[in-house]
Amino acid sequence: MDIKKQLTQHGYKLTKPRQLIIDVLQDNHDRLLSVESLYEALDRAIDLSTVYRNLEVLDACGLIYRVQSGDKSLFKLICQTDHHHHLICLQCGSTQVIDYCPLPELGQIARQHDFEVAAHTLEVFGYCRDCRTRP
Amino acid sequence: MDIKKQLTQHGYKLTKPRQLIIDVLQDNHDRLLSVESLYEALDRAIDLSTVYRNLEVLDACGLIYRVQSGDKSLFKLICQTDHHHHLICLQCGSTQVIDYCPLPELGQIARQHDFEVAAHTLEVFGYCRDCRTRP
DNA sequence: TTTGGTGCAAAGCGTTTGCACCCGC
DNA sequence: GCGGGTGCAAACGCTTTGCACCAAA
Repeated sequence: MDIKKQLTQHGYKLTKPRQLIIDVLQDNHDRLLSVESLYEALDRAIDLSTVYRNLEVLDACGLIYRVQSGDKSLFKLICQTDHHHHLICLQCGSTQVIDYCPLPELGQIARQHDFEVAAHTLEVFGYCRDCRTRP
Repeated sequence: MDIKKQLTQHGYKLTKPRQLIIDVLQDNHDRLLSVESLYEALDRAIDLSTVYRNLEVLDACGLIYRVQSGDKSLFKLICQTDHHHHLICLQCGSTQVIDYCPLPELGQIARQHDFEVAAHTLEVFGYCRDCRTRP
């Protein structure tokens, strides 16, 4: 994986705690995690402040994707660098990338409103098949 | 306005502080406010905890629309009860309702992924004409 | 008169920071 | 060895809560 390359290019080192955090994130690359769940997955062996600082670092390297769900912030590693949206399961937190993006329509609407689009968010929440069929 | 009716139907009273909060929200019905800016608009004459509690009450009555922008939570009174999305100015916080909703496309995509859509968010951030033309 | 509402102060909670020590590179 | 990284503890900011008093209905 070129995560290490990304880090060193930004002047960051690859320490043991950092590697562990990345491991957990890679194991859950298709799932959104909260800080809490990441911390637990690390068996609380790494200080919470270190977890937060590393999320900042990964974010600074453009490796993290963040979503706000209700009042908590969720994140995952970015697999593809291009812009995309997700189907997010409210039960298990699993995510599926979708190739749909409303930007063309939004551009047209924004033009009608004389509005310059800088960014947009689109998140779809619901229930994946596994969670729906599970008893 | 039937806000009072909505409140009483839910078993809430219309007190002076509550009325003042609603006044400010109505004056800014086309603009997203933060808790802080609402508090300031009230000249800090009402306790912050009261502001928070009233936002809860208004939310419980379905009168409030909330958005997460970065790390802060913004809100405004709901004018129309039907589902809709906004163009949100990053400079002045003004909002414009758009009549576009990606739900049809999302439904189709979700079906392909065997995913049951429960909710979705779409927010468009950018700059309104006034903020772009202002020096 | 009853019951929800308020201000005040304190607590809660997730997140950030200061600091001394540690360890990749 | 240098400069970033870590754990620990304390601070922080936003939000919530307990409580005695107040006021809408």
